[in-house]
Formats: sequence, C-alpha cells, structure tokens
Amino acid sequence: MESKGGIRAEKAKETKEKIYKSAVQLFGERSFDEVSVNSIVKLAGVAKGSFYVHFDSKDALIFSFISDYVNRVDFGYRTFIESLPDDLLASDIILLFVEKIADTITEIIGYPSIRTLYKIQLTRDTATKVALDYNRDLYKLFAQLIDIGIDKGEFNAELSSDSLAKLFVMSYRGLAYEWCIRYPDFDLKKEALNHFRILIKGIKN
Amino acid sequence: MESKGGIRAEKAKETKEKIYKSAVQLFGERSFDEVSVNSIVKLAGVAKGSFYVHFDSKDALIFSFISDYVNRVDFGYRTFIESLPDDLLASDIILLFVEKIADTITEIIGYPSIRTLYKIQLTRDTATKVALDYNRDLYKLFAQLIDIGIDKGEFNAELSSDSLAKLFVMSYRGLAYEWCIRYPDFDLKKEALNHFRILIKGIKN
Amino acid sequence: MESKGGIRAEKAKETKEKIYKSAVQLFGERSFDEVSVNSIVKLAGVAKGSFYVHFDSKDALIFSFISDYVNRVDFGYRTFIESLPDDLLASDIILLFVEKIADTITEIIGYPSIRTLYKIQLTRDTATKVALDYNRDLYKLFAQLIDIGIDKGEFNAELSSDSLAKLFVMSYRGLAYEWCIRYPDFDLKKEALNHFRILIKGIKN
Amino acid sequence: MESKGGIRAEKAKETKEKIYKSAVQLFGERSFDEVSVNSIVKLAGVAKGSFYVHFDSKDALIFSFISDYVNRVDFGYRTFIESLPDDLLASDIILLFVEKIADTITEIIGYPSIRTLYKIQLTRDTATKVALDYNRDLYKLFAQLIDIGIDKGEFNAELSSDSLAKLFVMSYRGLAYEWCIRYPDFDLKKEALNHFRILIKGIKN
DNA sequence: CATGAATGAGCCTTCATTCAT
DNA sequence: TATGAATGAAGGCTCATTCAT
Repeated sequence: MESKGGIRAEKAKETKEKIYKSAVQLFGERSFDEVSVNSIVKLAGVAKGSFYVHFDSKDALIFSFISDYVNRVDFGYRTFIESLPDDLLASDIILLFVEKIADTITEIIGYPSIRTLYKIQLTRDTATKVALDYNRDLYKLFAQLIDIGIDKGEFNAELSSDSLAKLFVMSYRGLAYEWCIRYPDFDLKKEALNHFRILIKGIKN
Repeated sequence: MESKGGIRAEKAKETKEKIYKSAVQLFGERSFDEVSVNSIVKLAGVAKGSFYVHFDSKDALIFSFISDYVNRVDFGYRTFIESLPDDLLASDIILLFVEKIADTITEIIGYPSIRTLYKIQLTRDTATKVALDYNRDLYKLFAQLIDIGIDKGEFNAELSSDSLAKLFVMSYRGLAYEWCIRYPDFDLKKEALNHFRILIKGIKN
Repeated sequence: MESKGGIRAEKAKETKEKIYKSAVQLFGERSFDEVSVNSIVKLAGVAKGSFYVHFDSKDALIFSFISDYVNRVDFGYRTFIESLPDDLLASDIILLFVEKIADTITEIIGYPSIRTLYKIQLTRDTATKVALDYNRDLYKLFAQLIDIGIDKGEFNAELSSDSLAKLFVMSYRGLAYEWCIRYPDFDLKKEALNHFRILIKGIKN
Repeated sequence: MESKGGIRAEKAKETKEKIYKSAVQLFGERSFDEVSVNSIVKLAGVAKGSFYVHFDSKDALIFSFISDYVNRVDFGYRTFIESLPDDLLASDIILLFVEKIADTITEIIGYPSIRTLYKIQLTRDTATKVALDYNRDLYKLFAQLIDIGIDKGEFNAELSSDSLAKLFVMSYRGLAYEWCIRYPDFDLKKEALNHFRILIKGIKN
C-alpha cells in the first residue's frame, strides 16, 4: 500500500499538470474547438491515452479550466475590495473596482482567454455555467458595494441590490464582449468608466 | 454570346439563390460551424461543386448572410422610428425603441441566429464586422434620438450623441449576449427596459 | 450534363466495386468487427473519404453485403429445385435439397462467411434481419416442398406447411451453427441428412 | 513464509472472487466484447493491475466463466432427471426435460448470457469449447434417456444413443440460437416441444 | 499481492476543397 | 455552369496490457 504522497502519486500529479498547463497555454491561443486533444498531449509530451487517465473527456478538462479561472479571478477581486479604505463613497469604490476588473481582464487574463470564454458560453451547456452562476463571488461583491451605497443614502432603493448587481455584472459582460469583438480598437477601462458613471448616476438619489 | 439577362444567367442566379436560401434556413437552426457545405447543397438540391461556382468559400457565404441580415433588421428599425408621432419625449421614444428591438431579437431573428451571430463575431475576422460597423444604421438611429433629447434639453451633453449611441448599442449587445447565455431564463424585454431606464436617468439633466 | 453511362459514372462504379470487393474479401477472412474501414480502403487502394462517398457507413456496407449474399444463395436454391424431375417423392426432393444446401454452405459460401453471418445475427439489429426474414425465398421453397408432400399424402398435416418450413429452416440453422462451432470436425452434409431423415420420418403419415 | 490458508492467501482469494463476480454480473448484461476490463475492475472496486494478478488475460477469465456456467447448469439438469419417477415413458421424460431446459435458458440463464455464449462460441478458439465438449453431462443425460427408450423398445436402434444425443443437443442449440436471433418473438418452450415431438416420432418404433 | 498511471495503435466518421468531365 | 467523385488530414475516444512502486 502506498501513501498518498508517494512517488507514484507525485509523478501522476506532475503528468496531470503537464497536460493541464499545455491545455491552458493552447486555450490562450486558440478556441476550445480549435485545440485538439492531440495538440495538448503533443505539447505535454505524453501519450494520448494518458489524457484520458486524468480527464474523463475534453469537455471535463474545459470545465476544470473555466472553474479554476473564475475562482482565481474572483479571489483577486475580493482581495482588492477588502484592501480599500473604509471611508470612500460607495460610488467611488465601484468605479475603482471597475478599473480593477478592466486591468484584470486586459492584463491578467488577456484577450485570447476571454474571447474563448465568451465564445464557449454560447456553445456548451453544462461545462461553462460556472462563470454565469449567480452565486459567483463577483455578484456578491457588487451587491455588497451597492448595499453600502443604499445604506449610506447614496443610492436609491428602487431596485434591490441583488437585481442591480446582476445588472452591473451583465453590463460588464457587455463591455468585455465589445472589447473582444473590437479588439484592439476599444479601450476597455475608459469605456467601462464612462459606462458605470452613467449607471451610477442613474441609481443615485 | 449571351446577354446578361439570358436564360443561362437566369438559371445561374436561381442556383445561387437556392444555395443561399438553404444556407439561411440552416443557419437559423444551427451554428455556422455546425452547418456543413454538404448539408447546404443537399437541402438546395444541387451538387457540391455548384457551391464553389457561386461562392468562393463557406466563409464568403457567411459574410453575405450577415450583411443581408443586418441591413434588413436596421431597415425595420428605421421604419419603426419614422412611424412614431413627433410629440413624444426622446426618453419615451428610446424606451419604445428598446422594446421594438427586444421583439425583433426574440421573435423575428430568434435565439439560434442571434447566438450564432454573437458566437461568430468572436471567431471570424473579416466576415462579420458588418454588425459592428459604426456606420451601421442602428448607431445612427440611436444618435438621432439622443440628439433630439439633447436639443429638447432632456439630456445633458456631457458625452456626444455619437459616444452615447455607441454606449447604448453596446449595452444592448450586452443584454442580448446575456439573453443568449441564460436563455430561456432571461426576459430580454423586461431587463432591457430596466437597464435603459437607468441609463437614461444617468444622462438626464 | 452527363449521361448515366458516362466515363465519370463508370469510374465511380468501379471505385465502389473495388471497395465492395475488398470488403467481401476481408469479411471472408475475419469478422465484421475485426475488419476496419481502414483495412478495406487500404486493400481497395482508395482514400478513406472515398469509402463514405459510396457508403453511408460501415454498417450500410455490411447490410449490402448480407442482402446480396442471401439473395444470391436463395436464387441458386430456387434454380436447383426447379431443375429437379417432377416424379420424385417430396421426401427425396427435400433430402436432395438438404444436400444442395450443405454443398452451398461448405463450398460456395465457406466457413468464414457463414461464421461471420451467424455471429452478426447475434449482434446487429437492423442490418442483418435479411437472412431471418420469413419472406426469404428459402422459407417459401421448403413450404412448397412440404405442400407437395402433404398433397401427395406423404406427410401428415398436423402442422401447417408454413410452420414446418420455419422448423426446417431453423433446424438447418442449428446444423450450420454446429458446423461453425465444431469446424472442421463436423460433416455438415452427413449430419444434415441424418437429421432431416428423422424429421421427415417424424412428419410422415 | 505463510501457509496456504493464511490471511494473505485469504485476501487474495477474496480479490479474485470480487473480480470474478463483477465479471459475471457484467457478462449477464452485455457481450464479452462489450465488457471491458476497466468496467470489471471498476465494479469490483479493485485496481486494474489486480485483474492481471489473478487472470492471465481477459480471455482466461471468459474461459473460467463459461466452464462454471456449464457445470452448474448441467448439475441442475441431472438433479432434475433423477427426481423424476421411474415409470414414465422415455419419450415423456425427454419432453419434460425439454421443458426444463427451456425454463432454465429463459428464466435462469437469461437472454443476454445465452446470446453472449452463442456469440462467443463463434469467435474464440480455446476458451469456449466447454459448452461443446461431448463429455459434457448434458450429452450423457440425453444418451441415458435414449438408451432407456431403446431398452424398453420405444425407440428404434438405427442410430446409436450417442449419435442421437449429439443430434438432440444440436437441435436444442439450434432452437436456442433461433430464440436469440428472434428474441422476443419466439416462444422457446413451445417451439422446442413441437420440434422434439417430431424428432421423437422420427426415432420411434 | 496490489496498485493505477502510462501506453499508443486503433476505432469510425466528418470536413472543406479540388478538378476532370 | 454544373456535376459529384475523390481526397486525406483531423476529430474525440477506447482498449487490453505493462510495469514501476
């Protein structure tokens, strides 16, 4: 019997990571459809069969990929929000957050991955709903900020913070989509700020 | 030698149209990737080679398809706007227009086509920029409505009507994208009205 | 426009036949499952894609194969029966027929094909029911012979000629199956004669 | 050093049995080809490697499976025969036995297993001859019954009881094969009785 | 004895495009 | 113009078996 941290298990984990990282690299360059299992294992330097030892299917890998992505990104957002001073206006926090998201999208995630993600959401069924899940942290963060604004009397309460959070996330999704299809002729940060200034003005008291 | 309107040319035109119409039908049911040249010519009842007599490639056909679509839809929008009485508030006209667009998308164009269009925009390069062209009539219509609002003093003039038109179209694109990825659990018309009420409030004097 | 017998059509027919004949050859050596499309096109000397120009699928080819087989064999049986003199006893005709079938199976069709056919019948659904169809000529031939025997008073009429024909064919199927699984240690002709002598005695008046 | 009945050997035996039983279950549901080693070890809850510790190959396992089956079934047959009263006619005993076999096949063994067995006999070489072995108890049972009939003067002695036993078993195999390929549109018990009544009449004095 | 990761050949099928007729 | 046969690379996935631990 072997302990979980044995040499074999270690090697296996390495192999899985080699496959995963190869996939991530390729997904960053081309769409999911355009990345074949063949190309992944070739880049990883393992046999095709090994792919199916570690992943049930290509779709399963894609699901992992997206889940990881969303979780990592959302974690960065939360950290950012929590690092802000308490005495700012809710509207200012939101605008800073809007900038943060733009930076994350354009500089951390990058164009190819975002484009791939937005495309896959229009195609796949189960595998990709992670980014859309209303329980996703991103929704909660927006809702919190809006609640603060409502509490402080900055925003009116015609719509619930939940509804507005959904609306905000959707708006950002629209901006990101536009960025994807107009890339590189679209300044995401600038346009996002423009857009959210109007939205915020639209919900102010 | 045959004149342009000769029997031969006539037949050729018919063949091209048969192919085109078959393609349109199939594009309405499945994505571009999922529609094969085979399926198109089969439905059209012509030989595969005939496809390549009339279209340089599958991509070329897709380009035609999208251009036609956008032009037809925009024509419907313009007709709608021109049919409205003159004495309405700009903001009310915009909201009526927002409803009109929702109806067009959900009932005339339909889910599969929209999803396909939004997906293709993330993929293809040259073929699909028609829908994104800022000269597209849709932008002009929004700009006109906003100009009216500015002239009447309803809206502030912080941003140009051009910029706002772009922002509005982008917002709608975001809504439509959300509709695609949440279909059928998303009421496009309701959400669009919500959204635009806030946007309009955000640019009002 | 090309006539049906044009050079192109001729070539196409040749290609299809090359594929078909290669398949027949391989089916004679190994089971359907064991014969891959790859091996067929390789033997035929054509591209893999060409296979699918002429056959919808591997299963479709198998269906053709079996249909052709059954029809050809049954035609031979009918010819044989019709060539016999009229004045023989029904029981003797049946025994001659039993010999004829044994010869056909062992010498014309051959062990590999029969084994393949009997195996496929246990596996496939739609593709292989040709050989089992009660309308198959073989059933009719047996029924005719039995009817003659009944008319002449040789056989009793406890069971209908239809039922007995089914029983006889089934018995032969059993013999052929036994031949397959005991090959080469089973003398089909001898055993078949033994068997049918008993069956005939069992239905005699 | 451990004795044969040691804990280690015990565990090993358990593992082997777990694998075997899982295989049996799966063989009852699908054909041998369709049951993969993977599926067996998964159901057994052991590692793939363990399979090859206890069985030389997939084929070796199949051989065990069939041997066991045949032996168990034949034991049931013998028990049945021995439980019958002595004063019955041989022909009646045979018909009762024919019914018993039909029940065993349709209700105890079941369609998938029989189909699998009959298929495998057409495929494998060494592994499956158990069911065909003329020393198999089933042959002996039939021969005994026929001998009784001959002794009592019920049956003629044109063919030896051995030959007739072979013929009877083969006939039943034909019936069972027909049942397999016509399932569920074939009443095995009824057809078997029909068939054997004729055969018995064919060997009666 | 037990493990399970690794292998890689093999499976059937789809596809956009070409070109001789 | 029109035809449709021919191409062959590429697709995702399964499989029985091996072997280092």
